Amino acid sequence: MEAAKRLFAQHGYGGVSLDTIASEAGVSKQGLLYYFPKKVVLYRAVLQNVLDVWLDYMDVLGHRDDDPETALRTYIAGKLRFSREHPHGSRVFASEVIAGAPHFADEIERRVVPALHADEQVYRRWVERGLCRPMDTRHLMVVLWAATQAYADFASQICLILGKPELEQQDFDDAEKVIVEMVLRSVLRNPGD
Amino acid sequence: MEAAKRLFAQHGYGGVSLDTIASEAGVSKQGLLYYFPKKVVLYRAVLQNVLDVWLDYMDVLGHRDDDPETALRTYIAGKLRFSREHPHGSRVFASEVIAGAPHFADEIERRVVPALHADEQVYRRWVERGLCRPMDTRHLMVVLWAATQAYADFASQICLILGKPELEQQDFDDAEKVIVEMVLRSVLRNPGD
DNA sequence: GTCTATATCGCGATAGAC
DNA sequence: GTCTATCGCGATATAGAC
Repeated sequence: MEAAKRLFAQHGYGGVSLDTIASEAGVSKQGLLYYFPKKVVLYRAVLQNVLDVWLDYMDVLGHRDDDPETALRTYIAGKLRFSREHPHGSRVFASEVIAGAPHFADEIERRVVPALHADEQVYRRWVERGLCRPMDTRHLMVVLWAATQAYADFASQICLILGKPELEQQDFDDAEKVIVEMVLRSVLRNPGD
Repeated sequence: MEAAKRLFAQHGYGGVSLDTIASEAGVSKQGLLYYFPKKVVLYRAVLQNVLDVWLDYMDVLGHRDDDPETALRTYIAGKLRFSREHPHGSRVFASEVIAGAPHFADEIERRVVPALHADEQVYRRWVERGLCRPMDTRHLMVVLWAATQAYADFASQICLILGKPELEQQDFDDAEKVIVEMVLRSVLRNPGD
């Protein structure tokens, strides 16, 4: 599964063979096909696994009664930590979405959309309580999610921009600082620092 | 070229055959191979074309003496317009970057990185003149670019979130409003509205 | 430049022994 | 469950007539 995740991320669904995945995982192609009878079954299993982990990192905003600043800081940190710790998973998922979600739209509808709607609800309650400015929460979530995910999906380009071979913890810390600052300044009624 | 762009975006480099591209373009596979002797040559030609158009939309920030607010508004609007008008191009490019830029790192280094560095310079001058807060410009540009590009690359997921079959102009206008607000509130010393 | 024909290979998937 | 063997197909790429 981990081998498949990495290879799908690197070469895309159609760009990698079962032979390559199997040998990378230390099994035979037939052994692989015994557990995953079709290539697409393996692919969906990888995506399910990614989604499981992703949602674990995400549901921070919805399940706390923190004040907006703390909740948003935690949320952004969690999303960036996912990008840092599961870059391949993020990339497989991103590739699938870029392709138009041909093999996973049903699960996105079933699991991702409700999670984001729950986050929107939390934000709306903050607005009602006068803690946050009224904003288009759907697009706010899109921006938040795009900004944090970029550090996994587009790492190769960010590396070229930063002039280094790979992203380090410091880069994620810097990114977190910028994103947190942008979000807090735009949503809080009385930005702190 | 347009057919190849759309198909590479939809299925990835390894997920589409020359036969499919050729028939979609109304030529024979051999006719295609006459002009692009290798598949990877066609692919790179597509990426070059995307990059040409992309840079046209991007160099707005660097080539004007506008005040920061006007320049940033124009820049964000331009990036979103690219996402709106060239979604397939954006997706091909994103796929290549997600894969680690195996076929295009040299051109990104040569053309994209300098463009972004120029934008950084513009921002630094604004800071020196006291017009903007000091920020990590590299990450600011990453966030800006990720947020705007998401409306092309991840359109399928955003559609699921918004509950509609495809993005309309109104959605891009809403996104622009949110992104502009976020950016201006965080970089300007005296945000207007 | 465009066509027919074809070489050569690797792909996903299956069959059946053990 | 794992192995060897193999099917059938479609892929990139080339050769050569016209």
